[in-house]
Amino acid sequence: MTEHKVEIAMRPDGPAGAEILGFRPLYQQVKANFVRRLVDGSWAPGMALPSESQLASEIGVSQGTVRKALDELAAENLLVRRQGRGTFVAEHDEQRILFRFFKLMSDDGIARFPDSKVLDGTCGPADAAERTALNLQAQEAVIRIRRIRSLGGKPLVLETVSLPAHVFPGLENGPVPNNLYSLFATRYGITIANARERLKAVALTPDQAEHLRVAAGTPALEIDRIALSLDGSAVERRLSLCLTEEAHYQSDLR
Amino acid sequence: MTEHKVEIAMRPDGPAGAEILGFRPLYQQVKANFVRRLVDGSWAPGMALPSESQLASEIGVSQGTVRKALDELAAENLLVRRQGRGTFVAEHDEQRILFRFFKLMSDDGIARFPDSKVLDGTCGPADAAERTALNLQAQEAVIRIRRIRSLGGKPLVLETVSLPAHVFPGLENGPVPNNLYSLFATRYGITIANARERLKAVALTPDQAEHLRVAAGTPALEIDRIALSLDGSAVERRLSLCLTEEAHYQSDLR
DNA sequence: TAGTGGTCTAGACCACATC
DNA sequence: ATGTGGTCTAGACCACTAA
Repeated sequence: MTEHKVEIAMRPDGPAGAEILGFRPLYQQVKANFVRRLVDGSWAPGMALPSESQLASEIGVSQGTVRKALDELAAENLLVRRQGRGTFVAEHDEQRILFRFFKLMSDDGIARFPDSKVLDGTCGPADAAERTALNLQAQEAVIRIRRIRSLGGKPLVLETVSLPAHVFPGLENGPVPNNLYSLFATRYGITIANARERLKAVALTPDQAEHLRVAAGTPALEIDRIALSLDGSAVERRLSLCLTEEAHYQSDLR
Repeated sequence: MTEHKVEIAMRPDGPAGAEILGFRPLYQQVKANFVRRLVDGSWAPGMALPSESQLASEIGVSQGTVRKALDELAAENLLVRRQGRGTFVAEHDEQRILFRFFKLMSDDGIARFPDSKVLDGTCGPADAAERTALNLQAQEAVIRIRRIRSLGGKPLVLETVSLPAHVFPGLENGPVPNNLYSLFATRYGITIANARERLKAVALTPDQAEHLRVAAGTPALEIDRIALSLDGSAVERRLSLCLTEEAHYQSDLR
């Protein structure tokens, strides 16, 4: 078992390094400690964490401080807390979490997860857009997966996923599951923490239109997603072209 | 000064109404109390709240319980907490809050707020879409405002705002400010708490295209927004057609 | 200097899940 | 019956702001 310690000592009676470093709350240090365990895999998806009081005594802070750290991580969807059962590391294959990264739904309001069929998978040098999105150097290789996602047999999305080859070695060989993010987690230990999407309306090219079985020039919703892992690095770029005749992208502003 | 009281008495030693009602945490009751003050206007936008300890002793709970209620309201953007200064009711005309409901930005990443020019304002019976969106009966009247929003002189959005006439009496007379939501707050005491947007890609009709000075059939991003007030009722429907040649809709998934 | 929110602690009790 | 997270309290001290 790896040793885990909160790096900076607790403030003693008088103000210590506070005036130098500008003061960092204890619970944030504890939280950072927990994030490290998530990143390095010592807390793996689905796992039950030790209880609050165990963590508190291990680290040497009060239960309330541990609680505040855990509550924030739960609010960021990295942990799931269940009263009476314990605190668990979030998984990416639960229904409720699937739709956190899938905002497209049919107009009747019923949220279903689409099938997907891979068109092709290639590996080659990143283009300019991919280099910008993924912070890559010129000549660095990306794995590219194109697929069609359908709802009830009807083509809905033409999707191009670009992944840095050095982050996902060997992914180009072998089958591609419908839910990529749980593959990232189980096979590469990479958790997608959040994502940024940019939406535009575009006209489909003849080639794109053919894959989606509509006329060239049909308007489509273009979703340009950059997904960030736990440590904040961009690990996926996904360009989706969506037909929105009978579906829409739902965004809740709170 | 109006009297404010937490409705249900604190649980006495033994379990009281808990087994009947299924238990509602104290801090949630306190929070509901605070929301009521926001709704009825006794806490108006921009106002400073009493301090935590004042509120705590007024209601008869501990400061920590008040704090949890205030923290949640701050997380929902209804309050703003400033260390050393106090807790304030959120306003809708601060820069940072404007962009909570305006996700369109130019591709260079610079977030600017667009001008707007009113095309026309009418008042008439709600159509089917408006009735559904705003929960109106047949024959109920809505105020309709159409306007063009431009960025740097360039038309960007053709927007149709529909408002229940009985909620905003007299709004059809008089000027329409660029920022409608702060008008709602100051003149009608209505705070927009959150909104739901549905996005589609559509082709512009000749009429729409003319207003935006582009060719008919140009793809546009259609944003169908329903805005909810503090008490959860739908008070605005806004249908926007956005050109996305040099701009995009940004959505952050967390 | 006084007053505010922010952090931290310690302990009690409650609701929920499992054994 | 036991252990978990959830709620509630009370009090101490810290950091920030303004007078």
